Amino acid sequence: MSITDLNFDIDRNSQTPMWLQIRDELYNCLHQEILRPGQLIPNEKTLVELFNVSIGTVRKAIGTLENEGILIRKQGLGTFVFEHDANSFQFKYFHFVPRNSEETVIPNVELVSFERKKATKSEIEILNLPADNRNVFHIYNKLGFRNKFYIVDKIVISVAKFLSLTEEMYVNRNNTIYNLYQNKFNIFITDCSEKIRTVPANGETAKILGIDIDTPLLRIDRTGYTYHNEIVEIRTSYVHTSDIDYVRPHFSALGE
Amino acid sequence: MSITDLNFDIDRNSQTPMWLQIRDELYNCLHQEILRPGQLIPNEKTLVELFNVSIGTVRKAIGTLENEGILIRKQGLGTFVFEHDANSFQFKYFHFVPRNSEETVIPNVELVSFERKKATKSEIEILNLPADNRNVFHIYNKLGFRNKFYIVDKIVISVAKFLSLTEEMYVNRNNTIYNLYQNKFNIFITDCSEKIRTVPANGETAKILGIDIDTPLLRIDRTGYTYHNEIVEIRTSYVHTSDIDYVRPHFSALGE
DNA sequence: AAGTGGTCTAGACCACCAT
DNA sequence: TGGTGGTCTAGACCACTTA
Repeated sequence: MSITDLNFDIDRNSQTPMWLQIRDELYNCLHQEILRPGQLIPNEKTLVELFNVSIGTVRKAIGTLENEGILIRKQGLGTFVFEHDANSFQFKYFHFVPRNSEETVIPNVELVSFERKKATKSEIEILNLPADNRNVFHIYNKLGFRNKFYIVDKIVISVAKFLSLTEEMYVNRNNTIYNLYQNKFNIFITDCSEKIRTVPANGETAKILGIDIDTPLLRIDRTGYTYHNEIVEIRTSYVHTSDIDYVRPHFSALGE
Repeated sequence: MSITDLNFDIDRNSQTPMWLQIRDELYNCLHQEILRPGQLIPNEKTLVELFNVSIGTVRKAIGTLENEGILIRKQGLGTFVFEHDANSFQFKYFHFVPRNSEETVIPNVELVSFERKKATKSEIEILNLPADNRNVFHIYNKLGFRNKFYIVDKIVISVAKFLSLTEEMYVNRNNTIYNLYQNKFNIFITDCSEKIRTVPANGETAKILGIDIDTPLLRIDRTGYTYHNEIVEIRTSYVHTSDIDYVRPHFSALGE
């Protein structure tokens, strides 16, 4: 199924502007996997014919999706669907830097445990688990750099959505976790939100990080979303901030 | 001095696009106070004449500044310079919500102490203090809601930039701190960045927040910037996260 | 050289807001 | 009703990338 085989019907008299209708049509193509991560989308001239509008309208639609981080335009090459990889992880989803440094660091990630469990009430609710499968994977990782670990990461995802996932598959991925979601399960993380507080380290976390029990840690609760704001991942990070900081950078973002 | 009295010379053969040149000219008008917070800027047709370009080019320049949060377009009314007030504080600069709540809360702010001090080496460097005045204000506030305080906020700003600031003036402001900067000192905070880690509460902070010494707190180091990424404020917040969370929301921001 | 997105034009018409 | 920004057109030409 190619996007160029579809018939789109943009309503010229709608309350919603045509550029937004086109943005939504493209967004749905992404959601329905007619357009896939990394793929080159049709060029602007083709889209003009496909939607039967002028080029400025197409460009506004694409520009919006680019601002959302879903499409990437490359002059001279074409427009591509965003793709999760080591690079995007580091710059969009890894929010730590060594103390007194501005440079991001590529962390080591090491699996601690991989389990399949009955979901809690809260997990059922947040992940909106179906009645016929209320199991979840609990995946614990430790992250760090320079032979030291600072972060314990607990990932909770629904078994229903990641049915064929195995520990072996998880360990043998040769890319980021979000890349695995994207390529093996067609689940594309579009965005996330985070909440932060302090908690004392429990026994297990303390052992993994080589610190005392009750050492104060950052607890970061991250919610991972896919298309249409559907929640697909609950991630809880416990962070020992002896040598690293959580960062929220400022961008003086220019551009369209 | 009105912007319409100026002569702008947009280079049609420059490497930098005309829309970016116009954006930079407008940005400099803001920096030089030719355009002030809250002010209505000339309408698009006037700007077209002023810069001698077509309306699409003007709109792209304004759209960029709108994305940066510096201008606000209101259909039917005009385009205005962004202005710091209670509303913008709550939605752009106050990053806390009560636990298990999504709604933002308007915090109480209460002055703890107001002092004028010799700057430390680090403060001199970060704030880029001039050789002839290396003093800073240290302003401590406590913030909270529902008759309880959760945050101790230390603000460090240069005396050179806020020369006439007094405790009385600070206390009697009837708006946010950034509004005071903007209206009394013509210093406009354009953006900020933050770093977070955990620290144990020291004696003073514990007393102010009514907690035990060494209670784990979030320490948030915020850097406040004005035009051209000049640092004008160092803010350190100590947060007791018993009932509140630091939030980093996700926006599925559409728009231009 | 061919193909892509980026910039820019010179309008037209619409939706919204105040008076 | 008059003025504002929002949408949309149908092009032209430029800058960048790959071959």
